[in-house]
Amino acid sequence: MAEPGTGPEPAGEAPLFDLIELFFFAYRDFTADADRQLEALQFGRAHHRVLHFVYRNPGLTVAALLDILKITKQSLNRVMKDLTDGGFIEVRTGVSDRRRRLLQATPEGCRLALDLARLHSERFERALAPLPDAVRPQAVAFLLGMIDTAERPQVEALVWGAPPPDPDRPAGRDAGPHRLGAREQAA
Amino acid sequence: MAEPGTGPEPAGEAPLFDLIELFFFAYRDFTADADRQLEALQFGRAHHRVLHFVYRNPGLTVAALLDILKITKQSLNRVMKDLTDGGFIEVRTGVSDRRRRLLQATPEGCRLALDLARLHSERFERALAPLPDAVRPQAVAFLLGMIDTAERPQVEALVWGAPPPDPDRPAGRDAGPHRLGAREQAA
DNA sequence: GAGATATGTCAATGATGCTGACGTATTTTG
DNA sequence: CAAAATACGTCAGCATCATTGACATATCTC
Repeated sequence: MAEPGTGPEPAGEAPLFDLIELFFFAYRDFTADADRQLEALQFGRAHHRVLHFVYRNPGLTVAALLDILKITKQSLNRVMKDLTDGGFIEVRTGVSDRRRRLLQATPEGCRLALDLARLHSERFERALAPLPDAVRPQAVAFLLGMIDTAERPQVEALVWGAPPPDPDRPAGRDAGPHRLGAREQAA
Repeated sequence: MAEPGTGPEPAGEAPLFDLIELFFFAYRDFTADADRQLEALQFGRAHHRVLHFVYRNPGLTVAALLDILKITKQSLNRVMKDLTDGGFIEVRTGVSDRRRRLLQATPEGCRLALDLARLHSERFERALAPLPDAVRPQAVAFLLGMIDTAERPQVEALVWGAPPPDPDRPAGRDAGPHRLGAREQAA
């Protein structure tokens, strides 16, 4: 249809093999940066994900975190124990609802999360440096478009809902405005 | 430097949280498409990766495949057995070097690989549809830039080295030009 | 013939996910 | 107030996908 005279197309258009494969390799190298750093602490990728989202959403509840990561509480608790034992994440009891556990990165946890985020950032910066400035917002739009439509509102709230906390401020008080509607003050 | 008067920056620039998190969520949803399809066949993501790269590089040797996937032969053989037993991948003995095993997708394997690739393609097409046409090559450049510099030549050869095979042609003969220097005729 | 190479296999282990079943504390509801 | 729902934690078992280490076999190269 688009290319007359090329003969019958057996089963639709040719797949975008370049994007498929580049996405696979890009993600693998992207994660490898942090993996090397985490190895020294005996942490895995799961620990990193938990720490990252807790760092980015201080006061997050367990249920909200499970919803972000889409894993079970059994899977979460295994790595959460390592993170709390290691002093990277602090758990407090909610005030308005004492059943809730409010999660927060300790100053040490903030430092680690920030270090790892910078590693990832540097890779993005290296990738974007040789390209026109306009590519950065286009990359954001492209990646957002890759996310399930149903998930997009939640992801947008998560990504642009609030500025990151300051690792030097002792991990208490309100470390930022509400995001996800999952935060409250701790005791 | 770039923003005078904003006060001291404690430890470098703020990370690109948006790209970091969008990349995470985008990859997760990207892989979820194929995962659902593979579940019916009792295959996992590892089976998919193996089938995909064998489909894309007919005549690939085991060593070359291990180098692409960066896994051990023990990990590979577990899923390879499932794929050969299921009639998705065919293994032949090399001619010029009979130690080598030349891997090739069967017609059934080609169909499955192509179906899964199209699933992934559709997600890319949905993501790119609302964006300017210029974004597609920029997305390619961006993703390529995310890959380790040392790996880039190999990835480029893998991605743009040869056209994909035709699933209707019986899986024999030379199904395309050499790529990676890893292919040869089978007995 | 010796040694390197390509591959396959056995055994054990680790990381990360899952389901199902309970238990406990706390809040909400009737 | 009692019952039900909610938030969380835990125990037990299982699946997938990766690892390391050791060893066997076939084949090629020198």
